[in-house]
Amino acid sequence: MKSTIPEPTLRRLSYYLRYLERFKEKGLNIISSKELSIALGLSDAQVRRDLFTLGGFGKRGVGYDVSKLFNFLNTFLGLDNLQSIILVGCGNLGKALLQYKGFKKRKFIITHAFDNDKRLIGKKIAGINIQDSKEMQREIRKHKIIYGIIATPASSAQGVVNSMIDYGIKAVLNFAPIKIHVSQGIVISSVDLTTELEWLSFHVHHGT
Amino acid sequence: MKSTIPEPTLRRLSYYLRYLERFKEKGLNIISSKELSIALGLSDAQVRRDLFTLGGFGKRGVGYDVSKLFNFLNTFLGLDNLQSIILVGCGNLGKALLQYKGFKKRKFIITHAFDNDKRLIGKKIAGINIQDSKEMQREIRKHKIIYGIIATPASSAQGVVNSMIDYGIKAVLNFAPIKIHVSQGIVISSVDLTTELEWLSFHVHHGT
DNA sequence: CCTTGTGAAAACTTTCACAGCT
DNA sequence: AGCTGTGAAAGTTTTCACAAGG
Repeated sequence: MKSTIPEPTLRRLSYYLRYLERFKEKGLNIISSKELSIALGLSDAQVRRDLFTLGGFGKRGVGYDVSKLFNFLNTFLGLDNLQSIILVGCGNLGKALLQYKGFKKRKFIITHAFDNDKRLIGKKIAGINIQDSKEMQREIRKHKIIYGIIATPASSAQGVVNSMIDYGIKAVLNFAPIKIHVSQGIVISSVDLTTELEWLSFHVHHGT
Repeated sequence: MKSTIPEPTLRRLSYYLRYLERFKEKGLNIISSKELSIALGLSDAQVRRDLFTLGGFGKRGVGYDVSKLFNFLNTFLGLDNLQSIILVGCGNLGKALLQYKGFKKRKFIITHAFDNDKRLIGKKIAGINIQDSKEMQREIRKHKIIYGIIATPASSAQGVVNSMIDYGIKAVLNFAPIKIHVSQGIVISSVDLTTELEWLSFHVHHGT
């Protein structure tokens, strides 16, 4: 594992993993680059290149071993153990994320939720108690949590992220519609719903 | 408007728009590629290239006219008029999307919501009545809606998208964790939360 | 002197095409 | 015969670097 993996390849890895899991459930042991490419909507050449870059797991004339590849990707992505997440901002989106079942299925679990709205503190959503943001530092340190989700308004997002990072968070998933600046060594990924709609709008108005 | 805009540039346009709006609110009339680049976390060369590709809106020695550029991008992205959206799947995520205020602020509005769960049909979320999915065809045609959001489980997503498109939807925002296949002329964008977490996981485990 | 416009270089990603195993 | 591995070509995006204009 040394030659650097291209970012686009990395982004596809989760999808490979998901489809490999499905193929496994269906009882398939071997899969070809062609079959994978059809499922994922890629070219077969790209699938081969991606898997080749990861180390080359196939057998010529045969294909890829589904379980072997699945296990490799799972470990490679760091998904062998359950990973805890804190969530800050328990408005509509935050609440939905707390209730979202998809995370647990993939070995991520939101264990703590914070807000600074007195009306929300103390409420329980999906079994998780909403705590005062002031408790954040204690909880992050105590449980050595490194993942944080930001579902606050844009105006407070950067400040909350700065605090999180001070307390030990290493990776942030941001839902606030703003560019968050973080220092070296911290990873951040942003999901911006209106940006997606605007991109669709462009294509609709300019004919794909 | 003919030379094809690179996809990555297109993706950045929403962010330019958002920051231009903020600069406008602050009363700034002129902005340099440098200032924009800092706000968006890009290089100044990239900002200049992006804006140059769009047509070149700057004045040498001066910068870019904030209002002019904002208006251009707004129109270019097709955001001059309010655009209606239907939402299918009113589970946790769907409900949160119905309540999400961010859409309206950016000229998108969810006007109809559908589900096929009897327990949800007839309920009202954020002023929108959840209708039986059977009504989808009628509503899409009647109101000539072209945007659809999918917040159903993965297993039914492709089927729902197929129906939507049959009825007239041209652009789909997909939240189901599955690759949706659509025909030429239909635009689709997917938001996949666990994929984002897995990408973070990789970086955490491999040191940025 | 400041900042954009822009051709050209550099960097990166995808695709081609076929050699090489099974 | 079938399918991966892989160097090389093609295609795409970013960055450089400086000319041009206010």
